[in-house]
Amino acid sequence: MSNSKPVAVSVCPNLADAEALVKEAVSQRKILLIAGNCWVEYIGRAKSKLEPGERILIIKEDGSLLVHRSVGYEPVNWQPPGCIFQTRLDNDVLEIRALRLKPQESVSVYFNRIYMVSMLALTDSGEFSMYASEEEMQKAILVEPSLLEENFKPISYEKRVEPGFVDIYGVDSHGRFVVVEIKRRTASKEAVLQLAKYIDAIKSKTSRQVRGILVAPDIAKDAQRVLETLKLEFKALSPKKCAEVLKRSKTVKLEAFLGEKPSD
Amino acid sequence: MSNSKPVAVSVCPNLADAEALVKEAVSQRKILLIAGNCWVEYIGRAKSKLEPGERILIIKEDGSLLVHRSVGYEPVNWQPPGCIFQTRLDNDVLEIRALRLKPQESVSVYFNRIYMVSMLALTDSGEFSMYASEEEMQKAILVEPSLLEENFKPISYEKRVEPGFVDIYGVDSHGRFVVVEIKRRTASKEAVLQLAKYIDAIKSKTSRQVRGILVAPDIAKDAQRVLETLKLEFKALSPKKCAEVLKRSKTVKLEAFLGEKPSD
DNA sequence: AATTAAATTTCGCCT
DNA sequence: AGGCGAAGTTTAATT
Repeated sequence: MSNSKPVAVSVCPNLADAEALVKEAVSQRKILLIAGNCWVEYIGRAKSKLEPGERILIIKEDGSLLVHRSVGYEPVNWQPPGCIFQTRLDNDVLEIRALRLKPQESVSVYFNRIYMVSMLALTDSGEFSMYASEEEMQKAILVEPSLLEENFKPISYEKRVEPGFVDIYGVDSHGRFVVVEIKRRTASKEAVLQLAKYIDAIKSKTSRQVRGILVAPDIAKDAQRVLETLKLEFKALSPKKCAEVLKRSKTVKLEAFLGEKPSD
Repeated sequence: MSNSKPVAVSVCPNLADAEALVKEAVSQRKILLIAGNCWVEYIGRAKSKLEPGERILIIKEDGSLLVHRSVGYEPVNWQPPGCIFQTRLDNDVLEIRALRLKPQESVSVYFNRIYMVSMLALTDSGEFSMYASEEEMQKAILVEPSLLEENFKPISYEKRVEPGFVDIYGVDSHGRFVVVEIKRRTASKEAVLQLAKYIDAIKSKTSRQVRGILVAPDIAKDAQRVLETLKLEFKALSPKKCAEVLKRSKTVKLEAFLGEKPSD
């Protein structure tokens, strides 16, 4: 158990030592892992009781709590971030209680045997990014232009215009130019204004009519107002729908997905 | 690290030892906890990437996987039960991959430093029960009879009749008897038949009209058909709504909620 | 098996 | 701060 490492482990501590570790972890905002025999009571928006068994308790530095059984993706009991923790050692039972004030609810975990306590000081600034997104939606519309509207014909994508790059550029069934701006999330006012800029830039270079279509799973109310004022259009389209279209068109093979076989 | 205890802990193992432990845990259906520096990629219904940082990886005996950051109630990456696991040690990086076939998706966790590996054989047969339930719903209707319908007047509860106990018994605004059967979950055919039995028993003892109302958050389609055939009624009411009513009526004090103050 | 509905949903964005 | 909608939602129940 070295000090330079961000982990301290106690195997089978007695309950008094375990309680001290819990208090230390909570006060020092460290992550706590406990494996042991416990029962759990929850009272709040609903009520629940979990009869004794061996489980894993996790308390995170933001004051969230998780009780995990040996099976199941979801915690059997939990408490979101921001809890207040109390501990009590009474009659050979260690109670760890997580209180939340809004809404008023509490989870109490009662341990009578503890197999392991770990205290972890983890450093994590890594960025998390989801991306099944604009790029995939763009590809989907290029593969299947009717996702936008019937008889839409793409001309180019990522086309350079004055303020930046237009996601998709094409013509509609009446020969009008169409500028498409894609968002993977609910479109905001900013998205509408971004599209408007592209439209303005292109209108200044042609006498033909130019339509602007904002593509997103949804559009915010205020964005809708701006959109109407600027005579732009909105087309609802979800990343999931796009993914389905791409999947159909690609017919990804299982072998390609599985890749080269690792050692196990 | 005793054999009689259901836990084996390795502090700062090298990656090769860690890989061996992962394989052992997966093949022996034990729970695995790993704390270390890792990055994560997810490809499936969507895609995501998590840049390097120190996190906790949990693999359960049912083949589910969780990656938890130091904050947040939810896992940053996960995989539901039933995954196939692969490991590969390559260039001082240990890859742990969880594959799911339906839908086709995978999570790969790449470790370059591992602070702790725990292998746990947890025994857990304790029952979990949620209950904000029939009893509370009954109390709520007694406290606030308009939850059932306007001008309903309860006469008694848990009244003994031939086949068992009627949840609530009362009269409506027209002086008709009302028999109430409460279920905290979607009402099934069986619940309807149960109510019908009570109605029959009571009708045999009175010449007055008797209504039967089934109270539940929802009713199954087939139950609905039986209900209509038997000229009984359904009133949608959720345990949560009842809990809110009870909360309002009780005006639970903060002190009572907090209870006696534990040591911390 | 597929569809639908609920969840101690949580989370994020909008009003 | 409250409300509405989405989620790699998951999970359970029903068709």
